[in-house]
Formats: sequence, structure tokens, C-alpha cells
Amino acid sequence: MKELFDHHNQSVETYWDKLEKHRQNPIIKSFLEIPEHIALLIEVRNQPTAELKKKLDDTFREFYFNIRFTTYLSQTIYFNAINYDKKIKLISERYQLVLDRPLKEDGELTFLDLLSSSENMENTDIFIASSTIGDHLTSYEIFHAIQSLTENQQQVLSLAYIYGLNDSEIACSLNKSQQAVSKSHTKALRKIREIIETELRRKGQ
DNA sequence: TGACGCTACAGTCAGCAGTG
DNA sequence: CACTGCTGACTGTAGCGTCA
Repeated sequence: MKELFDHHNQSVETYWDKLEKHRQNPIIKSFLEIPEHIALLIEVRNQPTAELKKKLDDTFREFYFNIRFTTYLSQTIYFNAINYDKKIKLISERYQLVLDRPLKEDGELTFLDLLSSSENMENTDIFIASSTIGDHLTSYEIFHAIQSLTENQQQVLSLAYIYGLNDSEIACSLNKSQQAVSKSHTKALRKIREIIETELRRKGQ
């Protein structure tokens, strides 16, 4: 961005030609899709003071950070999903589910027995819910952020991202309203984002 | 130790947007 | 048009610190 303003004496045509070249860059392109950014850019071109240049650079830095952060988050979620899938495949291949095998070595109760009666479905729910979202993360930053959430928020995230339940299904299983689940979900994600942003800024210093 | 204020969390209600 | 999901506004509650 800075090199666009290094030559104050260039003609307007040259300037726009140069800008056109940079506009092919996807990041610059998306940056310039926002009217405020265009206005700021023109302002700097017309009045290239150090203060305005700094303002433009700061705006661009913030914009670039947000893009990188969004990319980082989506990639982390994507790779975690792949790793989780690999892990599940590995486990399912290694420990195949045999419904009529005893749950404990010395016991006679089988998984099939748990499934066979409706009153035992509660036990099955507990069995399934014992797996939390923290068990499926390979990113320390996200794990750390999730540890700071309330139990309820962790539970909502686990049900949403591990078991793929929607808000209504989570609400039903936690005996809460759908809106309450949605709220907890949104709040949990916002909190994770804030914690990771703070952590990244701290590391960046 | 009780009253008070602040903060965070969790809940409901109402309304909006997207979809089939 | 009904259904689903999300969100803003508002309210209640619990926990914590401060102060008389």
C-alpha cells in the first residue's frame, strides 16, 4: 500500500494505472470494495500527509489482520475436522463396535442391552455426552479458549460440532429453549474469538 | 456482617431473513 | 405461507468486591 504513495509527483493517470495493477491483488481488491476505504485512499492521494498515510496503513493493517484471522480460524476448523475424521476412522478400525460383546471384561451387560430398552436410553445419552469438544482439538489456542467457557457453553459446542445437532436438538437434549441455546452458542464463539485475538496480539508484540 | 453496586451468564419475547 | 434459525432488547439471578 505504501509504495502507491511514494512518488507524490506522479500524474493522476500514472497513479490510477499503478492502482489498477495492484487492484488485481485479491486482498487489495476486497479492501477497495468498501466505500470508506476508497474515500480514504482518494483523500490520501489528494492530501498525502503523514497522518493520513498512517491512517490508511492502519486501516489496511486492521483489514488484513481480520482476513488472516478469518482464514486462520476456517483453516483450523477445517483441519481439525479432517483430523477428527481420521481419528474416528482409526478408532473405528482399531476398536470395531461389537454389540453383543460385554462392556466390561468381567460383566455380562452388552451395548445391545443398553440400546434394547427405552429407559436405558438415558444411560446411552450419558455415554455419548461424556465426549467433549476439548477431546477433539489439536490446536492448543482453541483448546485453551474453550477451557475458559462455562460448562453450559462447552456442552452446547460439543453437541453442535461433535454430534452435529442443530440448536433445536441441543435445546431439546439440554431441556432449554432454542433461543437460549442459540445465545449460548453465539456467546461462546464470540468469547473464543476474543481470547484467540488477544493471544495473537500478545504473541505479535 | 449485611447492604449495595457491578458484571457475567442465562432466560424469554418479538421480529427479521432465508428456504422450500 | 409456514417453518427454521438467528439476533436484539430486556429481565432475573448468582457471584464477587467494597464499604459502613
